[in-house]
Amino acid sequence: MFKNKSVTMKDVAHDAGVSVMTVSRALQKDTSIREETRLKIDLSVKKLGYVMNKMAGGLSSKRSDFVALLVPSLNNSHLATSVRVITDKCREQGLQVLLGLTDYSMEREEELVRAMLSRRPEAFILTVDGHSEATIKLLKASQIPVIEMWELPANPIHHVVGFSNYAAMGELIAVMKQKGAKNIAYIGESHYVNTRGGERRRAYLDHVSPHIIVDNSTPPITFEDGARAFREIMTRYPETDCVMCVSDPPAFGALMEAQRMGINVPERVRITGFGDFEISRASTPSITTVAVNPQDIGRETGIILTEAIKAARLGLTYPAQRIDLTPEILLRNTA
Amino acid sequence: MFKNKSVTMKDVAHDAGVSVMTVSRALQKDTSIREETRLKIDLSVKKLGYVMNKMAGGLSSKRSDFVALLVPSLNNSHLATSVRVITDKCREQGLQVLLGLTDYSMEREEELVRAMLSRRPEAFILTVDGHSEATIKLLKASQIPVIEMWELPANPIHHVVGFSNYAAMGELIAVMKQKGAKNIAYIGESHYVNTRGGERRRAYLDHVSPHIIVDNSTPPITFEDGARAFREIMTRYPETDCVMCVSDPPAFGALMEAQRMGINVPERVRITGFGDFEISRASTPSITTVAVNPQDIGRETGIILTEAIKAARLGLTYPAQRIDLTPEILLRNTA
DNA sequence: TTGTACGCGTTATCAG
DNA sequence: CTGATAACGCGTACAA
Repeated sequence: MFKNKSVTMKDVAHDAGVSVMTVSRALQKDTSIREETRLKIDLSVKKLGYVMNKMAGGLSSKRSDFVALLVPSLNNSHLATSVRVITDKCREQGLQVLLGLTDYSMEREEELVRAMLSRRPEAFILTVDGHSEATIKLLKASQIPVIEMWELPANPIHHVVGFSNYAAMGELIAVMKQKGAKNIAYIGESHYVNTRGGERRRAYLDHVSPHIIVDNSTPPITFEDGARAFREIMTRYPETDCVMCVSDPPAFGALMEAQRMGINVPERVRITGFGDFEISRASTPSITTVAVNPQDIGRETGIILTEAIKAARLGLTYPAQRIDLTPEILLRNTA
Repeated sequence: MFKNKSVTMKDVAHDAGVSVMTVSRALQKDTSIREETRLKIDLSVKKLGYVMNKMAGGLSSKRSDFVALLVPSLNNSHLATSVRVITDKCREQGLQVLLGLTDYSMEREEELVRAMLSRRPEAFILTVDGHSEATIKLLKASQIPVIEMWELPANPIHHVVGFSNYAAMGELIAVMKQKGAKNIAYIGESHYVNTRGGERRRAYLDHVSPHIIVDNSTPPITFEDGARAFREIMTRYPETDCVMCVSDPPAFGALMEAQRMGINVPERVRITGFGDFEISRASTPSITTVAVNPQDIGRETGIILTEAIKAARLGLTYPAQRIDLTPEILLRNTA
């Protein structure tokens, strides 16, 4: 095959009878170019089908217009929503998102950070689920602003947008106890060290006893995991009168299993979720949960992102933000 | 603030006492470098915290290591899964995904394609939901391989991986009729021109009469949209004995609404979904649907992606593929 | 196995 | 408002 040379600014400049620099200026906003010249250039651009090469532009200007965004999974509608809101904000600002899926693995996260660093993103957005030492070191050394979301870590890298998963779960537990729950079981995930789910589990460990825990599901935990765990709990610990889940999906699975087992919810057993996923609203009965708002997290993250990048481009550092989006308990029909 | 110069290959080369080119080689795989030299370089790299600049590398080598991936939404677990599988495949190959969310808008898609083109991706992956003329023209002119997924368009740009949404829905309708459904209603979305959902709707229009359609939900259609539409249908057309939905989420919403309304499913009314989302398996009763497999679509797309890029890097063109992943009908408990 | 010269396509800078 | 020239940091192509 014949590799046809791509059209460059030089070609456009030649065609329009101006210098490359003039073309470069005409293609950016807020630059002073004579209207006539700009028109000529626009014409040549269309005629030749010219498309800017941002690799070259970025190399020269030292602005990549990239934002690195790392989430553990997309098969979690809340994270998917955060990604959508952030991506949208980036698009408005002419930024391009570099998406990375860590699959709930710190090693994978580190690998991704390393790879993304080579694209010189102007900001990093991480989901809190534990970071390796190397990741933190790498990020700090890079001088690139970092925003962590979905939790409020004790020692954030820079900015954080989230809430205390530990505290929120603690509140929900208190409400269940107040409602008369005596034997409370917990359905969680297998990754509970330094993770958000782990913080909820920790609240259970601290506030409930004795402990009845089923946490052998690989995240993201599914409906089916919840159903299976529920059956196990009710079979082995029939005295259980309240099953608290790490999130809404397993709570829904548990609820469906309860229906299949002929167990009355909430009369015989209460079930709680976490997150206010759509499923918790839509199911019959609707599920008692914690009203986390992914849109808010995305929006706040987007705002910090914008400011941090703006500052960085001026050679400044945007002061570390800590946005607390403490969620409320949402009492519905399963508890 | 003081803008500290970033460390480049030159710095590493200087520190290691070799030329830049040797460093460049040492950092790539499968290049012959004396073990001793490589070690010296690795040491300097770590010592200086050097991170490659892929902008410069890409500019020079004309390989961006980027793949553009456009999906309408992430709040659809099937699309989220496709993204995951494809992203994973890319990571294995050292490719970075540029994610774009079109929000079911052809204009948005065109805007994104234009923006991404400036990053010189080595391949484009699009979800079929209609493309503007300009988008197609842009893509064809770019010479970049394009893979369309989730449908088998009559006139694909290059490669396609998917199935006929029209045919699959047609089959499901035939099965419902055979089971005795007389008055079949349809719950769909508002975007039905050239879209995948539109193809399913078209099957309904062609195979059922009279038509009872509620399709005022903006995609992605939700559980609640399904519930609302179901109530409307059963109220206005009580003779309806089968409600077919554009996808599983509204089918689940309809099912929940039926339970709230005290309508027996499937005895009084049958309900069908489309896609075999997890919710259709987990709900009680489980939902009859069409067994689309997002993993397969992601995997096949990944394979073509790899081959197409490999060919393109050699200046060749990988012959247009058409992978048909026709799904099966999954009879479950709602129909 | 290693080095040299040059070019990739754009923007910064300074001059006009 | 426009242009000339020098980077930007790396890989290609060749030579040694």
